[in-house]
Amino acid sequence: MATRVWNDQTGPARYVAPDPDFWDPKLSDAARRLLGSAVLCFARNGFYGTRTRDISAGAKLSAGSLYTMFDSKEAVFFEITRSGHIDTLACLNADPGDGTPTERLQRLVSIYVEWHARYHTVGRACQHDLAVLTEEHFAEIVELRHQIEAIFRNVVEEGAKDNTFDAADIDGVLRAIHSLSIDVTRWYGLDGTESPQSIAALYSKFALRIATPPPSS
Amino acid sequence: MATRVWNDQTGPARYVAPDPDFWDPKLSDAARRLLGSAVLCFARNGFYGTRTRDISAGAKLSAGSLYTMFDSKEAVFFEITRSGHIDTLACLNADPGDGTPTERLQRLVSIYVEWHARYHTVGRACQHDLAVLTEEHFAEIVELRHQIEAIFRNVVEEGAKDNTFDAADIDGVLRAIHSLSIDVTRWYGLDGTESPQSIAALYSKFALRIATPPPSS
DNA sequence: GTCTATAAGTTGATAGAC
DNA sequence: GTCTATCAACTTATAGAC
Repeated sequence: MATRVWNDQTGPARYVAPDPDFWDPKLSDAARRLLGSAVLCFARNGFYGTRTRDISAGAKLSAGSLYTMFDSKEAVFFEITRSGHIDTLACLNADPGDGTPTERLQRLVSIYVEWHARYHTVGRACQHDLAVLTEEHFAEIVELRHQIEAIFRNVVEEGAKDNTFDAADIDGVLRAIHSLSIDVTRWYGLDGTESPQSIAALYSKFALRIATPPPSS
Repeated sequence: MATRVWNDQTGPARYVAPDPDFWDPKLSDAARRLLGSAVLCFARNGFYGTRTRDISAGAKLSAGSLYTMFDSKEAVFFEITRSGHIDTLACLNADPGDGTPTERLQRLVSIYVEWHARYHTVGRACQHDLAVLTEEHFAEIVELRHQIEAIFRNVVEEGAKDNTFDAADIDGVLRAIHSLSIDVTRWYGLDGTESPQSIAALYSKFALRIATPPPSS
């Protein structure tokens, strides 16, 4: 029934919440259980399709308990997007940053793609409905995204300087690699046999092909 | 403020409805105005974030008028997704299908990417929230997607047979090209200077690089 | 800290006038 | 064919008991 490239499928089995220690350690156990439930709801049905009662029920709490830990539904959503972007950035920053542009780009894409496969549920929850955030919260996410973008831009520009990479389309190359990576959250599901690592290996190969002009042209 | 690779931005200017004749000609003028309004709403806020009153108001109709033309909000959403997939398929099928696998893949990706840039608002409305469709409607969309997928698979498999393309990762290549193409609906906006045609040219080049193994390996 | 009950407002959809 | 008025159900968030 499901197409291979779209991975069309419904049902709850596709999504999986991260371990509780994925979330801010300053939060209580109950608050982190709530975030685990919320991330499943948001990934499945988006912000507007999720009711606060669904979130509470998934964490085995009553309807009103959510509001003792978070100010609003938007605050729950923001905490998820914030945590997701901060964790992504931390994983990318853990890279030593040495070696040739080719080696560095492969490592960065591998980290980035593995993150989006492993945390595809978080990524999916973060990707859509960012417009519901307050102006201040939105600005905070955009700032984190700038930092993530700069890491990739830095490597691609360096590779373009020494003619390893396509210097004519730096923005296009960056956008394409980025599209490939984050779109993993759309199609990656539990029923696939592929591990996050194998997807990461394949996609870092593809990213290199995109960035590297063929010898003829 | 907006990142280049994410193209983060809010506001209504980003989205644009297709011409009325994009929709099923069997529908009345008012019904097609309604679809034009609905596609803007769904692209911006998703299915659950859109109220039937918003759709009606955008078409300069009263709240109840929607229900004289469509049975439900889901029926409006289905008509949009159906039209979007049918038009995409028709554009791909208009390709003559001759030439080498390289030439054919470039043409197909060009058509597909140009569609997703030109109709990025429709594509965005179609991409998310497909889970809200009834079982029958969902199955109809999945069938259309199978046909779209088969067109690309056909070319990539033929190219793999004559060693033009990477025979080891056909599914991966198809998925990557597909990700690149449909993700255009996420980032493509009116403020960019790039035309649908220039994006299509760049991305068909990238698709070829993904499908073609470098001479060394 | 978690619960139940409820307030205040919103939503999809329908009925009937013009 | 489009409008206004309205229903019944639902939703976020709060109040106050335990």
